[in-house]
Amino acid sequence: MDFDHVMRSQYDSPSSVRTEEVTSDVRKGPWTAEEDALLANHVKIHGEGRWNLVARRAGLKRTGKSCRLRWLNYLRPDLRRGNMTLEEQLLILELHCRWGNRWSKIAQHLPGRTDNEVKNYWRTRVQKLAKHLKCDVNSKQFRDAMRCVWMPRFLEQIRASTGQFRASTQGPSDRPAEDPPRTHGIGSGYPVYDDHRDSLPELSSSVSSSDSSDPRFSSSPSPNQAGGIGSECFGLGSGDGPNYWTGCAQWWRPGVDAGEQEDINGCLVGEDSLESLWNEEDAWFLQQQLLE
DNA sequence: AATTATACCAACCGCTTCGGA
DNA sequence: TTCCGAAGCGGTTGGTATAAT
Repeated sequence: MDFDHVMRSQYDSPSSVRTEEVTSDVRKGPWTAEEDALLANHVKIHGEGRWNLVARRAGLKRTGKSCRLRWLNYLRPDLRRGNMTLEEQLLILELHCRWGNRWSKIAQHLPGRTDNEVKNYWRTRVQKLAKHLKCDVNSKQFRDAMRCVWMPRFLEQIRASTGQFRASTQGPSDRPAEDPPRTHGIGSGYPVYDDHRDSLPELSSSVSSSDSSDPRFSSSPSPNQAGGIGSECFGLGSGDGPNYWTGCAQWWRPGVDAGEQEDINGCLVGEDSLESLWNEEDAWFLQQQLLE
């Protein structure tokens, strides 16, 4: 298929992007199926890399950057599609806690997911949640909420749904005495998320079952993982000033409107998730803990 | 049914880092 | 060691689909 054919087919499209591109030598905007085919074919034969060359040789009027991005984010055969699993969501929260907005680094631990996907997930779901709570997504308060409430709930749900989740985290009972739990310990039956460990969570459900040999899932810590980022994680230690816990208690007010609460839960796991990650009893418990 | 708001995500932009000459 | 092009990365934008009014 030649490039003229590609161009013709797009001129037939009503998209507003098209008209602008006619005047430029470099095409921008959405990729057509023909372009995808050209790029995929070329990479299949010649491999990745030298993207400017790829663009030229494949007969694409795209920049090398654009080709690279299209391949990595859409055409790569090993990409996973569909909604993030609970395991993936939990891992994103955990890794973001460690590394912040290092999307590419985080995505490396989610086989088949791209940095763009992870970034979009964070922006749409997690930031939406922060917005609901009327706080900054990077604030300590929000991080604590993540650590205290949603991350344990994710673990619980994963356990419940798979029955085989081998959390690398240890329950309160088998934790060494010199390393007391730093979480709230809701209801004593909840898993405690251990932000001290250096290795990544071991996943045994859909994510890892088919990818267990993937080196990106190695449980050995990378230099960075063992480094200082963890110290910035959701510690519940000292508090951040006079209004800090008061602010937390305000979010976790048991009397929060039911619809709003549902909405908040939906932010993280979607409406079709297993069950609510939130209940009023826990909110009350948290409030008491936090006000101490 | 039409309009508006919101959510999602693909793609772009600009900066930084890397690697080879 | 320096320069320069390629590649990588994170932030942002804009289009489309869906929900709400």
